[in-house]
Amino acid sequence: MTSPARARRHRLLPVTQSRSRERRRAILLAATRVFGEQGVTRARMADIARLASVPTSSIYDYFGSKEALLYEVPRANFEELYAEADARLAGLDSCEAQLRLLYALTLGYVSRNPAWGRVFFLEIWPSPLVAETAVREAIDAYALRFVTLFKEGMRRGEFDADADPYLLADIFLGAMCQVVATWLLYGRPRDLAGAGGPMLDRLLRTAQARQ
Amino acid sequence: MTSPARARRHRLLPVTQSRSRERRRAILLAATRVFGEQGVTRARMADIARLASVPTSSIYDYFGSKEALLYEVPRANFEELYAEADARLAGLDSCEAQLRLLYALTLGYVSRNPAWGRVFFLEIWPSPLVAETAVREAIDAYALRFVTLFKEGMRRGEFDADADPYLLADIFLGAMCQVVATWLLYGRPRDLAGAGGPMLDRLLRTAQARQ
DNA sequence: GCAAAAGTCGATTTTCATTCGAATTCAGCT
DNA sequence: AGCTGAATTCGAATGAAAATCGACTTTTGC
Repeated sequence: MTSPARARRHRLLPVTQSRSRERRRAILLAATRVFGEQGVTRARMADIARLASVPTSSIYDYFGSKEALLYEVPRANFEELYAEADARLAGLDSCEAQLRLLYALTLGYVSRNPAWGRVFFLEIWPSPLVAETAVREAIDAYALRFVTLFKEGMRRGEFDADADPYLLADIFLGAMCQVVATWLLYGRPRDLAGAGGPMLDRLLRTAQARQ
Repeated sequence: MTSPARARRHRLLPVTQSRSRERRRAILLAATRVFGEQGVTRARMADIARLASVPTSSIYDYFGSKEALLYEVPRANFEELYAEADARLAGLDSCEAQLRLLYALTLGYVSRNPAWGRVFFLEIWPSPLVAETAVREAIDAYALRFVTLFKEGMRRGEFDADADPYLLADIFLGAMCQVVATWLLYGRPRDLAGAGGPMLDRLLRTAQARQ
């Protein structure tokens, strides 16, 4: 990343034409793969451009910088994931069931889109940079779902009323990230999507009141 | 990082003289701060050099590359942390007590060295680049401690014999990372070191057999 | 069918990590 | 003290990659 938080370039394209939209999409897709495979620092804008079949300079017609491009990657995928989640979570009554579904959807999504998973879980989620970015909102919104779910579950008596919902959210989110990272880096467990169930069986013990 | 895994430069200094040793230390200290504050991609070798009051080129007298410099950051601290842990863990009998101490030491260390925590927990721990480095071994060794502790605890009947020690390790490590990251990025919880206890109270439920 | 807006991309500039090597300082020896 | 080679320092290149520019082409709205 050559320019720190430097000013803006001339101007991004309005992107009103359909060819243009496709190009933008192609760049984003290529970026996901290249960032995921090489890691951000090793990824070259020229590689991304080649994979998307556009000249390097065209990337800057759509994205302000390499960093901005990186942060656009999760946006689209997150929206896709959310759309599915929202549609299906509504039909569930217990918080535990919702928690299980959210886990299953997320892990399933990552195992189907490992390149995205790499970019998001290994490069973006932690990074100190996130704090200043728009991505932060997406992450916060995701985390908030867990907090809300725990609060609701506590209200209903489904979970331990004495627990700190933020702590529970940290535990559930942290464990999930760790499993995803382990899967991405070491291929363990073999079946990421299937690992969600047993994992939640254990995790839920932290949330339930002792009998 | 301009050159990927490119070849070696001429040669690193032997560093036998004391002024030299101090310089090296100053660079490492500056690197910890700059990497932690800016994130690796935004951090400039020139920034580090300025903070350490040496010319940029001098950094390369001690460290092979920006990446190599990054990976040196955790080394010294990790050794320090380990030394303390080893000395004190030996005296404990129960696995639970050992787990608590390990948590307390780690969280305490991070809260006393937040700049180091940023570099290590936000930049290095997840990064895919690390896969090839010696740092990976340090991380794996740290993770292995947890696995071993759980296996031992299961053998002794202290923990649920039916649990998967790797899953438990993922849960405990993941939750710890998440809390550290949240503290570093958002300043929550206020008292990181103090958060370890309540957190383990919850987490231990995942490891214990149901009564 | 025409002006303005949108979009394209090769050439160029800028930024930064990294290298080089001549000049300087130090340690051990006599 | 003076000598010699090793250790160290750092300003000046180098080269790779990010980012910019602006002339040119295509599309849109009228």
